Amino acid sequence: MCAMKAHKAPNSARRNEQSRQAILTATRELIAEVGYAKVTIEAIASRAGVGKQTIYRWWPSKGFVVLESFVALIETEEGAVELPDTGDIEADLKLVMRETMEEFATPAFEAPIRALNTEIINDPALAEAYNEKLAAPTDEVMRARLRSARHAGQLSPDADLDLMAEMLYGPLYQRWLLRSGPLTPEFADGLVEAVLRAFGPRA
Amino acid sequence: MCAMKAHKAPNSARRNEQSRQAILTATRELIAEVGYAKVTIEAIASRAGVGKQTIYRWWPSKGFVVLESFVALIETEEGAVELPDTGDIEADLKLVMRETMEEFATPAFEAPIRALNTEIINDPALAEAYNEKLAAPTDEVMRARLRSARHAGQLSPDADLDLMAEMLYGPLYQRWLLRSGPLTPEFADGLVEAVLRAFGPRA
Amino acid sequence: MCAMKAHKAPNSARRNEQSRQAILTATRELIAEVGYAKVTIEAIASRAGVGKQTIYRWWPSKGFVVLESFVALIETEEGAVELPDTGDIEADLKLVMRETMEEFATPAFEAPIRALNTEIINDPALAEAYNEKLAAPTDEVMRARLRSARHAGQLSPDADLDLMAEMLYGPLYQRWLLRSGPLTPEFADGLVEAVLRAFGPRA
Amino acid sequence: MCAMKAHKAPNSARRNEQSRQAILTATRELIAEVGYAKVTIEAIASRAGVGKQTIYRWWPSKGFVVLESFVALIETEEGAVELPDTGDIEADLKLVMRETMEEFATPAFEAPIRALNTEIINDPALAEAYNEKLAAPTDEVMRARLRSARHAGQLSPDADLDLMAEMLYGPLYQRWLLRSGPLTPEFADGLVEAVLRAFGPRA
DNA sequence: GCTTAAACGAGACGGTACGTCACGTCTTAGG
DNA sequence: CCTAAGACGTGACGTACCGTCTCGTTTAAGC
Repeated sequence: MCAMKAHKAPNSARRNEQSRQAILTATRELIAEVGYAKVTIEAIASRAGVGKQTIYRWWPSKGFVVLESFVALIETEEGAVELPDTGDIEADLKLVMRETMEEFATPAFEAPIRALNTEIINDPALAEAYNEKLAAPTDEVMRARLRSARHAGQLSPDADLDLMAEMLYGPLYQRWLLRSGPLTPEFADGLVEAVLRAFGPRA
Repeated sequence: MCAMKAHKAPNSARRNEQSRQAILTATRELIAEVGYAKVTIEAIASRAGVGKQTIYRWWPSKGFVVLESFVALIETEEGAVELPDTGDIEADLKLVMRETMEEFATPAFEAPIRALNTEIINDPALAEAYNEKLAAPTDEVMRARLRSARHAGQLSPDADLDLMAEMLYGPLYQRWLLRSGPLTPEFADGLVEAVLRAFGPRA
Repeated sequence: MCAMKAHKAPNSARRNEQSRQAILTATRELIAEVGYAKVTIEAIASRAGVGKQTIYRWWPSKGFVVLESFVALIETEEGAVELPDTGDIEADLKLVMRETMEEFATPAFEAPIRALNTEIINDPALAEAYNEKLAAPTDEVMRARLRSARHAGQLSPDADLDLMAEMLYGPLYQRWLLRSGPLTPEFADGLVEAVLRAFGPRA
Repeated sequence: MCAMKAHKAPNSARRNEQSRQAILTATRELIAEVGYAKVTIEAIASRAGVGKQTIYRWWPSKGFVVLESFVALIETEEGAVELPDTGDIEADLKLVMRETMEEFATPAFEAPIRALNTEIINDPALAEAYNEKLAAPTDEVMRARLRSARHAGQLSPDADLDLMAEMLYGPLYQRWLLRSGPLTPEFADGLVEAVLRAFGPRA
């Protein structure tokens, strides 16, 4: 793992993969059971049947263990995730946004992501790892769909797809993370429509 | 303070205002000095020359102390904050966005806001207090300027100003909070232009 | 306790006497059960139903806890300990030496004294406290009996009673502590006879 | 080494003598530098440039490593150590006792002997090895000189030389080990004189 | 001289205990 | 009764070593 290199880089060849998996699994279970804030390194070690040092040896902080446990989960599930492409960018985006909102409302997803964000705010190193490992792939999926739409003439040829993606996710994310407003389908639809007005073919 | 009522409400009449101020000041200083995560109740009490119990008696958690210390600061400074209104909504927004970005880059502002966000993520009660005390007033200022622009015909008559405000702040906030990208003037400008395309008079 | 003053001296007035007794009792029990080397601060705290910090607050090291626990025991038992005085110093000393040997052979006594000696060897401060609190009173009892014998003409008028006491206890103690030889009645008798030849009336 | 046999007895033929020496040397150096209590197997291994297992393979505990390192040192220095024999047992003994006291005051000697005694107290197996390897030879040297004196008529024909040796060393050792009193020449002289009164020719 | 089993250096591992920190509660003494 | 002070039980921290257990890599004996 790249972000780990800065940590210590012990001889990875000798690393016990069984222990690593046990730690990541225990971490996931504990977050689901008691919530991130109450998860302790000691509890993870105990649950995983591992010495504390084995955690401290390979991860610089609780945040990185959580991040890696989450990344491991994602990597398992997905193979090649893609957004739906019906040819109708507006419909597709509205669908995706609603699905994202629902995902956020799922406790199994919500708890660990909130957990990570808590740490990311105060830990730039973790933020970097997070953006690289979790956010970037998600964003890339979105950009791929937007590229397809632009190619199909549904977006202005010079539409800034990066900005577009941020305008779609940013307000949604803020509402969710800071609970500054309800996550309704109307909100999602309004957001998609506004963004398409900004980057549509005639703009 | 509203959010306090749920806590305990001892006899407020007897409350020592000097101690209260000392606590809020100490809290602000400590956050600026060592960062939110490392601020402890014991350190606040010690710095303020106050017993720990005096803090526990009046605030339900560290987050609320921090919130109140920050609210106190804001309330002191501001009287009637308003956005500039030159008549040119695009120029005004670009200016405001740039200023907001600069504010975020100021350590004295950054540290406590990050601090609050850390707590808000996992504490709905605190989030509510935060949104009510800090976010709402800021948003209202923005909405007032947008209303003025709509009235001047620079925005579509049916522009959803709440959504517009969120589309302006959301992407900016996300980049800052999660460090998912650089806060450049170009980013601010592009964001403003896109939002105005979405809600401009012909839309 | 004198030796404690150098440690920290928190406000002793607030000290919880119940906790103190529980700690000393737990310490004694644990030493008897598992031996000094295997007694840990954590085990003492746990057994006493006390926080570790409460031990660290009042004692500078495990050795001092053990010492105080032992002193407390001694102070309870004894009121005015005296050696027997039948008028026959040789008989009395032989009796005392045999009793001391038997005491040393009792696990309940042996374990804690070995414990203390382990620490004393490498801790001058503890050694001082030990000599003052435990050794000195024991020696004084011996010297009192020797004084009586000298007064009765059973010892040379210029007999050095301090040296005499050390010559009685020293070889015995060494055999016991370092297991350099068996603790037999013959050894005790021979030792007493030799010392009396050295300090007897005609010497 | 005899005490080692009970341990494991790997194929000694293959033993790396360089590693053995490096371990013993590192042990001595570390004891001198940081004191016995703070010497760890890991530190010895690291300093000696040796794997931990190489220590555990050949010695049953830290105490035995220290003992052997000390024995090795002694064996190097001495060839045939003997006490001076001027024909005057009192003068010779006083000289030897003073020299012993000075040796005890030398940090290079004091630290490791204290170290060993710490372990001996609680480890009968180590005590046995210690008495056999270090104490017995020293005592035999003393007994040889006493035998010579008895033969020369300076001691009673039936003087118990073992007891005599213990009466000479015991009080001295106790004062030193437990710091129960100062090691002065006067103390040494008084001790020798008393012992000689007890075992002199007319006794 | 080639083979092969050991001893070796290195160091990861599951553990235990360390001494420290901060938590939130409770107790004391003073105004 | 509120307050400053701070002791208390609790529990997690991150570190240090323990003694065991692989890993390749020497290395020296016996074929």
